[in-house]
Amino acid sequence: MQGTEYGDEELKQAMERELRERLIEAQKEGRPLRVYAGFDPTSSDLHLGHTIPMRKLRQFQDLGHEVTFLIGSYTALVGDPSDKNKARPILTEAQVADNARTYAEQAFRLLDREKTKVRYNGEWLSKLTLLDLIRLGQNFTVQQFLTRDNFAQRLERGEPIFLHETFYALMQGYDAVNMQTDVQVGGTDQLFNIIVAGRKLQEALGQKPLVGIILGILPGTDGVMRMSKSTGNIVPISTTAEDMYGKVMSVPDLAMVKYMQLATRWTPGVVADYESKLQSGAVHPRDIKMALAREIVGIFYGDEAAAPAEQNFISIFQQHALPEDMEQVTVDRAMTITDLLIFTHSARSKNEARRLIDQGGVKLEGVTLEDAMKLIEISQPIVLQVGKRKFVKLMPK
RNA sequence: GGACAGGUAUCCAAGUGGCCAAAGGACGCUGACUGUAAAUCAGCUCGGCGAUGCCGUUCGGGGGUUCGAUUCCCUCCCUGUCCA
Repeated sequence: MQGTEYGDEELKQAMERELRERLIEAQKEGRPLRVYAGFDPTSSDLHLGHTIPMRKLRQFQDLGHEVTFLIGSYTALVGDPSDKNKARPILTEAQVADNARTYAEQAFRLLDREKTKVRYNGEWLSKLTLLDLIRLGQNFTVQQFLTRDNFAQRLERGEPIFLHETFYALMQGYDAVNMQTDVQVGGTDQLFNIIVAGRKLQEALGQKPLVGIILGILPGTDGVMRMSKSTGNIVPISTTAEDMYGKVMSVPDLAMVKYMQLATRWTPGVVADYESKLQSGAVHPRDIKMALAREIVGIFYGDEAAAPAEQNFISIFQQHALPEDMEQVTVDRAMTITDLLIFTHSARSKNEARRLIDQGGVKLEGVTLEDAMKLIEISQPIVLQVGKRKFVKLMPK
């Protein structure tokens, strides 16, 4: 149960016990456990944070259990109030459908395509009638919702809590019922939805309540805030091995242990070993982080791709060499440096280009440029560098 | 339905007739130091201009008062809180 966080020792023990019982029971009945985790397609890209529960699913999968990757096509329409202290903007059906399309595909970087069931909760949620919804609601009191941390805080601050936000938990609970779930995996933000809504609803409808596996939340590349696209601190799944390696290297030291616990294949023993080396200063934190970056890249791109990604990183950022392959832009006429920055999409406006030049952030073939008005003509391939990490190779016509 | 509060740049937030392209944060960007870490320091952060200044656009929408409006008036739209 590495990486789990229940925030309550009793709950943790109860869940461990129930999981053990459930395993024995399933074995007697000669069936695998039905395990699922839900993902709301609120953006088009999955990121490393999403993969934490996915990796847990994979473990169950490898142990022979039945895993469902549930796409929250319907819950996404409501917006989970869990992970924000504010109500979420509501997505249109078209946006959700669009995002959902790419989700499963990205998920197969981690899950076994052959063994994974992909389902959409719109399958059953769209069929619920108003009466059905009322009946579901009869199993809960308003007080239960109000004690939920996220609602309680907003209530305290006098911030709005929209009625539809309370539906979210009901919907998710109904997912669990509909799939006759044995085990549900999710982040700590899902504690209420899983433990309160899911279990209670299953019990009310005559099912055995599910076992919740509640995982810690992965911080983003800023090291503090939850990884989320809107915060702009994600490590995307659909990227290159080099980029992923670099993104992991930019994670602050403080967040490394979390990453090791949640995002690697390492055993608790290995993690503990790194942690103690980190604390005692026996190993340079940078080297541990490099091992971490190798590991994470290895998960997504294969271990054989991790080494070149690391080499690339070392040569560019530690030895300040130029990247192997950079974007090439053909420049067919002489232009000023400001225009060149616009032309290569290195600056959004001329004012921005001028600022970059004034600040000494623009280099041509390694030489810092000072005169924004200087006319540049390209007669042979030449490297334009803007800031620390933007490189463009300018080609003559 | 009633009372009240509010809508300012990516976000939070000051500004209540000219000194406001709009204080201060946050985020971001550039440079220094480094391990593309953190912390720290310096600078930048609407657009255009051969320019230490000029021009354009901007403070929910529209209209008005004024030499001049983010600031005053009218109107519309939107949001929240409380009471019922």
